[in-house]
Amino acid sequence: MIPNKNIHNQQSPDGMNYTLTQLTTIKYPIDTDGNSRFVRGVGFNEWDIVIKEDRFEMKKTPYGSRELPIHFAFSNESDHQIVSRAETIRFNGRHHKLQKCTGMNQKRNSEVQKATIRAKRKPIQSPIDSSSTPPQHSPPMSVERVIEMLSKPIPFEIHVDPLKITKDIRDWMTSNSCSQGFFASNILNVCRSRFNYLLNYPALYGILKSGKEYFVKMYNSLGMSKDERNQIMSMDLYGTRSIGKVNKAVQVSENSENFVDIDEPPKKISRKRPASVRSDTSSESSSSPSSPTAFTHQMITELLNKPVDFVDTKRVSAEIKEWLVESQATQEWFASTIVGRNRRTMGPAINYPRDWNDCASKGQETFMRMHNWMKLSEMQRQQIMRQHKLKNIIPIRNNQQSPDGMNYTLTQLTTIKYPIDTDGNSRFVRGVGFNEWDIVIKEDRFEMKKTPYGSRELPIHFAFSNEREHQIVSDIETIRFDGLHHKPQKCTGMMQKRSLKGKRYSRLDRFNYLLNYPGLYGTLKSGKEYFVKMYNWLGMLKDERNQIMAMDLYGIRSAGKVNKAVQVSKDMKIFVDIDEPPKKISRKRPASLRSDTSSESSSSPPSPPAFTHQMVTEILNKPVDFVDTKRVSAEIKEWLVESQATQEWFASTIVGRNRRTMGPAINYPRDWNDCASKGQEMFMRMHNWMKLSEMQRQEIMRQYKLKSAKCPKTTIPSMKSSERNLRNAASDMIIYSNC
DNA sequence: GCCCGCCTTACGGCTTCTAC
DNA sequence: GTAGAAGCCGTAAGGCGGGC
Repeated sequence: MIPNKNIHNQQSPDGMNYTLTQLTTIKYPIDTDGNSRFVRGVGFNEWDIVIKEDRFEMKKTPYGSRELPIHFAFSNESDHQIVSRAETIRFNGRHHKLQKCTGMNQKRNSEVQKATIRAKRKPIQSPIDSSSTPPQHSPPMSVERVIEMLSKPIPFEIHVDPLKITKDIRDWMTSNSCSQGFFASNILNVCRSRFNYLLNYPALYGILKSGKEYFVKMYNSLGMSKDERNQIMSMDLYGTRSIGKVNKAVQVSENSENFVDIDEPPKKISRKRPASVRSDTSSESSSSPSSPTAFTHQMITELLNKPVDFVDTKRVSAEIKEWLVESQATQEWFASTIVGRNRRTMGPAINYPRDWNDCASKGQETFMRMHNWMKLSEMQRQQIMRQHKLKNIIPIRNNQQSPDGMNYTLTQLTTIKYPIDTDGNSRFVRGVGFNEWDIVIKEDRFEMKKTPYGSRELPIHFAFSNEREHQIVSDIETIRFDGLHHKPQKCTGMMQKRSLKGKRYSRLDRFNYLLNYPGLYGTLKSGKEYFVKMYNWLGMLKDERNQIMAMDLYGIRSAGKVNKAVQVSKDMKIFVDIDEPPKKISRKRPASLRSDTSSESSSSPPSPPAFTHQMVTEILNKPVDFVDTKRVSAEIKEWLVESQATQEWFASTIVGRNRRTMGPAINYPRDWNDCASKGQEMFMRMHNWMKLSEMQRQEIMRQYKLKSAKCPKTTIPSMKSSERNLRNAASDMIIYSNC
């Protein structure tokens, strides 16, 4: 146990100037000579010299960390005291008094909170035997002490830069593999979403009403030493972690170099997706062609504010909503940029439109602008959106010939320059769209003679009468790459290992993800490049593929492997990877039915549907007054395992929610009364589902194309015929697809 | 009535882990 | 090797409630 008696409250009453004695509240083993304070002669203007890549090794921080050398700035005690009172720091160009604390001597600014915590909790026992603790480590701290440190008010002289704080917190979380969720719940005592909101909107700091305390905690945490942070990370400050977790979590490594949460190891955050648009102020893609028609700000203003006598508010609202979906413009952008209103104002306006004559002048103004916006042509709207830097502009409706954005032009297809293309033939015929994907000969894909990818396996003039025609047409031709119209081209593990970038898991699993969800193509942010590579791959000659297969494109194969791999047969007819020969795909488990929409086994006797769609809907939506959410969650989880129905199928088809929504709901069920209406709706459907007999569930599953032959507990003899097809899910009949 | 801060919910893209 | 589950963070949008 940490002896409370060792915790001294020696703060200065004003909480602003942290005296030397105040700094001794934490007794460092090494500070036995009265120097357990640190010097704060470092201002925020020294921020730039911080070694950001290893900020916890830094010796100078703007947060007054004790990582500073003990006598960095002062030759003696009096010097420090004198200077520390008078010194100011520059912080972002402004002059401030320097931050003189490390978070150790904060005022007890929340006696209520502390009293509550004090009543609930006792100082946590350090797992680290003090006798074995290396002398450079901080002594154990109590929960009270830590909360006190974190909650210490920021001196008013300090100009708080919330952007800098959030940036440094993000950096720290990344470099220390600490997840947002962990930091939010364990350090700030706030839910992740709120923390995420604060991180995303640091600029709101000045107007926050209840969020400042979290910035204070972030600020103070940044001023702590590495040892202190490590200790804090291992503690259960707010009683939100189970005892077992705490006991395990505090098994920090002896050297305390890195925090380790054994139960919930914060994972390294690696992002392929670009940061939020909010923080990405770069201009639009340079590849986007500039339109000849440019709108000046004045022109746009005049267009949008053109007076109207009457607007059919319901119609224009419906049009706007539809347009927002199709254009993928956000309500946020549209409301603020076009309508000139807050999103929270425009949202209800278009969702619950009033009649024009019932609108006040401001309401009419809102609808007038929306009306005028919809009067513009789509091209004009796109142009204005481009000028206003709206990203992700998706051409709407039949704009597949559009040269920008989502459509893959001929030139884009040649972005991968293979070394074998030395004869200028690095392009291939592209007069064939992906909607012809289905004609690929899947069983012998590497021997196929006809492909829709413009492969040179095709007669060279497959699509064009001559080369010149090809070149001319290819310059303007675009391809349709509609993920909804193609099926994934399966291939052996060779391609996924060598053609895609990333770590091992990433390569395999990401590729697997793409193969499983080709329909997501249209919404992919970073996955399109892989489809492009797959497309290009399929368009290559067999020889080219063989050569490429023998190469180490991304430097991920050992030299030995490369050398072996290039031992291809002389005629290059068949690529042979000595280490990893392509194997015939043989499945023990049936393939997913996502790409297999064939009807269920013919051995199953055709039977008239016992449940109509309406019946199923009514059964599942039968109102209930109360659901024991924990019990039904447990039942559902058990049933999912036994029936081998996938969460994906069950969530989308029966529950009417995304799997990622249903998953946490059944894993961490809230009490019925704590659920919002939508949450209750989810549990209501699960409850109603479990009220059905197993026979009824199986029948519904059959009708909704989920083939499960593993009948939980009570096996139904007539269903054994479909055992081969268990887990095969089809999504062609989704009960809630339009919900 | 309008506006907007705060918060929650839902879901998407992606990665990682695990069972088979 | 494959498919599915789980978890991560980011983002959009709705609900609520208070201020003007």
